Amino acid sequence: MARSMHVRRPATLASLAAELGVSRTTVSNAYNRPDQLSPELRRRVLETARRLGYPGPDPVARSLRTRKAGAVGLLLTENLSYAFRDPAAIGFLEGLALACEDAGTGLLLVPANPEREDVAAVHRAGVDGFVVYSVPDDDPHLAAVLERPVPTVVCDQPDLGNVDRVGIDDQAAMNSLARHLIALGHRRIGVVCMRLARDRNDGYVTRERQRSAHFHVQRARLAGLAEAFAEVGVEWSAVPVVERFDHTIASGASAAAQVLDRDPQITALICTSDILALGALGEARKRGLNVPHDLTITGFDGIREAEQAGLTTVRQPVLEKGRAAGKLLLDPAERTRPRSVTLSTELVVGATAAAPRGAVEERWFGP
Amino acid sequence: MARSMHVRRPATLASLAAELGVSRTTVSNAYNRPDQLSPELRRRVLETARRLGYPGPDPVARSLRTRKAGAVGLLLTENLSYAFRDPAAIGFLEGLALACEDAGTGLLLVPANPEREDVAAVHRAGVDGFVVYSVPDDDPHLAAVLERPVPTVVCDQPDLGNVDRVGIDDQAAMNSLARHLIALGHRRIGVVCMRLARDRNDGYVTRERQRSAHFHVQRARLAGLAEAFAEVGVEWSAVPVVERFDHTIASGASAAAQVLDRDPQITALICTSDILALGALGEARKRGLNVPHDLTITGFDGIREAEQAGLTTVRQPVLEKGRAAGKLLLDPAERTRPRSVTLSTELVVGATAAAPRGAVEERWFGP
DNA sequence: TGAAGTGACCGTAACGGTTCAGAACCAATT
DNA sequence: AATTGGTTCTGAACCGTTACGGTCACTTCA
Repeated sequence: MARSMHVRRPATLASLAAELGVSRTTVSNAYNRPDQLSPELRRRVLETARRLGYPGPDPVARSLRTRKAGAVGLLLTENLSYAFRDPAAIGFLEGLALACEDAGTGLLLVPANPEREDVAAVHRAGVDGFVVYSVPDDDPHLAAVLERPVPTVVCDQPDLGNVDRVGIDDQAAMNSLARHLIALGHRRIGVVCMRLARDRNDGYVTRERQRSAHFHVQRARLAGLAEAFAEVGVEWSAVPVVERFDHTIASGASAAAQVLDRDPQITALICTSDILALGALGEARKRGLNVPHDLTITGFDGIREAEQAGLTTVRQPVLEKGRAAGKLLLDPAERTRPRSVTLSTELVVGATAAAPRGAVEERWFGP
Repeated sequence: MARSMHVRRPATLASLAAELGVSRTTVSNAYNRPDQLSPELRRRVLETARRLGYPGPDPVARSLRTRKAGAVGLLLTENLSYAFRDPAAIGFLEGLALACEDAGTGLLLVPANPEREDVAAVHRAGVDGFVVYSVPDDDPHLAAVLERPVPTVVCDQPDLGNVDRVGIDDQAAMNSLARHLIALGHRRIGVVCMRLARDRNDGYVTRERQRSAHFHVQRARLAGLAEAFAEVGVEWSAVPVVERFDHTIASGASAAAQVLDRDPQITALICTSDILALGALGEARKRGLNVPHDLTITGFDGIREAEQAGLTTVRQPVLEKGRAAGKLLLDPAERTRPRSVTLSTELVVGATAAAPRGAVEERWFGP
């Protein structure tokens, strides 16, 4: 009766030890180092634990003492749920999860909603390290992560100099795609890209905004395009580049519409992601344009949906990126100077790119 | 020089307080309750922190003291990466992530590889609660979670009596799908289901194994089928039920092949998931069967790929399931008796189910 | 002028463990 | 008899923080 009046304090290692008349050390050993005590005593400890409802050593207290959390944090800076909607992000997550699993480590998704600039979640995260995936380089969450005294791996970020990095050569990859289109004869192009900064700017992009883009990946891809087309005399500032904040198929479609409305004479529409390209593909179809003969459309990423659509694109190893990031972070090896892993990409020649009609005629009537 | 000889102990709240000549409490307040000290002192504290390289209060120590981890654990018991491959699981994750985000809480993916029965990860997880999603009811990880003294929400599990639950009525949902097929005239059916227990059993399933299946969802769906078909006089033990351990399109195809090879006279193949059904669809196509006229095929889940394929299936609100689980877990409201949320499902009549040829003839020649 | 407030800061006691250097004991060896 | 070695268990320090209940100086008000 009276027993039930006060809240029964939950059992702890100490109370268990007291009950048994042994030291805390011994109880701890019963759980963590069975070889340090006699089997008989261990049995008694575990049995008493069960009787008292002791759930085993508290993970947080243990983490404090051992300085190991057994988890890595992942910073995405999108609404967390975004990660589960974008195929490339999912692939990355899968790779990262694989690496974590191999190491028996948990993966903590850190809520980093870009709207409320609440960095507290980064400070609260009990993790042994961070992986940062594709956030703007001026993101306060990224800054908060870098201040934490734990190892960090950034992915799809510019080289920060003092942390490990995983990525691809976006500029070179996009450059090679551009050269492919140039070889096909394209000179009048339009571009659809993902968001370039934290502010929403659904529309045309100035040269300056391209240069100062805070998303490294987008900046590099645009640079790769500009570089290639400049070489063949295309004046980049005349190339229409349209940006979309939301990374969805619908965004791709509307962006394509915007470009085609103003510049119907373009022969190729280069998108900086497959998702956007799939949207553009839909828009072209809606307009009765024959892809690739009326309009070439290309993407970037190499997601499965793109493959099914026969998209000409650049395939990047998203799963490997995640896995590499995890391995780098969890690798107990010498953590000397910051390491950098650059994975290779592959130009996927699909069915959505072909010589523009003009180029075909040129060849036809040529010498 | 000499300074660099020994490892500089990282700054702590205490060392910072000592340096400043104030109490630890004050430093703590500088971070957590700015209103508790003068702006001037707070400024000094933060500045000194920067100078000493103090990264702010240690999250683990804080968690220990406040008894809040700021994260919820998710137990999946598949290879972690599985979650990122199955559309239904992804939808669940997305919903759960949304709920966590709303609450500013992290989401910890607990590595629970079913192969090595290593429950340690569950013990190590510093979380304020657990969500358990679709694990076998005899899974040791589940048992370990239930022993932890934190609130838990199970999803797609049998009612455990003492923890919150989120799910759908799998039996009723499958029952209504079955009735739909029965109304169409189907009596000779085959079934393809997901794994029923932790052991691999790629092949026919005995009645006993169905009854004792450790995956509640599969057991309930099979029961719903059996129930409906028994009502119209179909002897369930004669119905071929084939199980597949791996939940992939390829598995669905091979399972369909296995059924069709032995029982080519069936008019409908009922799959307990869309993924399996998509595989079956492929196999049917490969065999030159006309779906639905030669063979009716149905799924379960209502994933997007199924919709695109025009699959007749049952749609369940996977995202809502995740969100509901998160809300239940994070809801600060009266945590009285265990709560149970059952979400509704919807029969999706697609293009992969039709009356069997026989039934058409019957009607043709009927009275 | 004395009582009651108020703002700013502090001391102590947890929070629940792990770890490491021994202590105590016993058997076997020298 | 003294030494050695091995097991089994203990004591005390430590991990870094926050909660709680103060103290103390300085208004404010009747």
